[in-house]
Amino acid sequence: MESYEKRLRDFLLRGDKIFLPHISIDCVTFGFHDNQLKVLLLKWKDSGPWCLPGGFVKRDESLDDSAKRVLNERTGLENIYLRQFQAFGDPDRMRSKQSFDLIGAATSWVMDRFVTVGYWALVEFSKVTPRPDWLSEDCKWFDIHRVPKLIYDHNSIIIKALEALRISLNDHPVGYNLLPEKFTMPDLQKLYETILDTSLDRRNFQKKMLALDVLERLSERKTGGAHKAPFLYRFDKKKYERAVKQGIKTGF
Amino acid sequence: MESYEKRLRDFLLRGDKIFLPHISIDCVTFGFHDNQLKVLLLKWKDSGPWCLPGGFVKRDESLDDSAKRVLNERTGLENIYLRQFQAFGDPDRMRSKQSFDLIGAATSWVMDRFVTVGYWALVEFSKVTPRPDWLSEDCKWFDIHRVPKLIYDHNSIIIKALEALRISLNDHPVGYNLLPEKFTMPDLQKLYETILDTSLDRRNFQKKMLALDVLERLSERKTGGAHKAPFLYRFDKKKYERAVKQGIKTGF
DNA sequence: GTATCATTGTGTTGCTACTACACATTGTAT
DNA sequence: ATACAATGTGTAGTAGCAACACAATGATAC
Repeated sequence: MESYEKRLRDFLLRGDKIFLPHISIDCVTFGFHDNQLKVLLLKWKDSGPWCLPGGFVKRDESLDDSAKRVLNERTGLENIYLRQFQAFGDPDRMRSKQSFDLIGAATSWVMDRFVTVGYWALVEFSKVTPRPDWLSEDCKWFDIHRVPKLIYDHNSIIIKALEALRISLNDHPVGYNLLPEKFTMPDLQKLYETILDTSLDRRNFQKKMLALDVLERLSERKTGGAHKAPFLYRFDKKKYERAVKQGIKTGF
Repeated sequence: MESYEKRLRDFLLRGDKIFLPHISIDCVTFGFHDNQLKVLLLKWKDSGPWCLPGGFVKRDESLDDSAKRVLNERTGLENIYLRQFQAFGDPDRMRSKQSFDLIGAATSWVMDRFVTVGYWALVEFSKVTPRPDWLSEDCKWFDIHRVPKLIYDHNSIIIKALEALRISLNDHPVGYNLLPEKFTMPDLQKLYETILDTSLDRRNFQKKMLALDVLERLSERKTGGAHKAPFLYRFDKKKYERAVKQGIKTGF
């Protein structure tokens, strides 16, 4: 097993044989837990601020595939629902550059200007075990309202990703990748309210969701709460995927 | 004035000192003429198929600025309304590579893989004088329904741009950059019908457009037609820009 | 055991926006 | 003058949504 220093040095000096220079991808990964919207963040070794999990594009790999690869490495999940939403290419977006105190780092391909392609993803919080990569010392969830100052323009990338997610609520159902298999209508409503950062009328929300024709009501109810037991629902996968593909016409 | 060959050779061999390698932008420029939606296309010298006007990103230039620069060079227009809509990065999207029969071309930076960022733009047809650049022999408008087979994945980029334009009709008014200053309601309707490729009810369309509160009806009417003279309208620039910025809620 | 109470299930009403039409008006061509 | 084709304006019916009311229920407090 080669040492971290050797591996880093090789990456800085010769990574551009494997990866395309000047192009990166960054993933804004949303999860839902404790009625809060979470974002997965990463912290590089020997560097201060947190950042979005991201990576480079292999020379024979598509943008979508590199985003999937990055997310799979950070979460362990396969078949993640993700969507490209914007490319970020301001020439000074990396003004606050990292400094790798190693020979060759200053002239490395990673220190040059990068255009990054932003993706957002929805994952089921409970199924994720955040894991840092060899370059990072930590990887964990942050409440969307408590994201610290990140490197580069990553804070504004998160803001844009959230806008894109909210817009997509208008033509795509959400929840399949964000909630456990069985959930209650209040659970689903809280998810929407958290993403949209508003409150919604309970009764109208239920009608709208049922009208989407993607939910299946189970005979079970969720017990253990302090009040009337709500029905459990689950997504009808076929109908859900049809709705995601075709798009639906609703509006929040 | 240096010769074309010398200039091309210098571009192929040393262009990557000025431009970022592996990243390009492509512009899908829409115009409206004779009740048809037009797209501006370009033909390189010594090469068969047509392509989208595009270009490379200068090392100190933003993506948006490079798109604006490219469009300004092809159309002569300033302040073009354009929007980034998607990055295209399949590793084999440039499978049908051009061959420049020049020394050094085969190993030039332009022959390597590129990720391109797609922009769509709306311009006023009558104000545009399409002009080829030094690399091209022709630049002209094509009917959207008569676009020939283009290089690379440029046909699918146009399709995606048109989809993005249609979606944007649902939250942004269209016409300011696509119609002459004064126009009739039937003109505006034909524009929408052409973009959406459907027919719309004349009376409902008028009501919807007036409800947007971006139009100003002039006292003049358009004469010369074979029938009843329709009113002329123009956009109220302030209200129009507010509507573009805020977004409107309509649906087609 | 029983009362309490927050929460859930299921309506109803009223408004707005959109769709589908009808009819009168007008400028040119015959 | 008349015909015609296109324009200006209005109306009825409908679907969808927002606002709201009331009964049912399951744990908790006593």
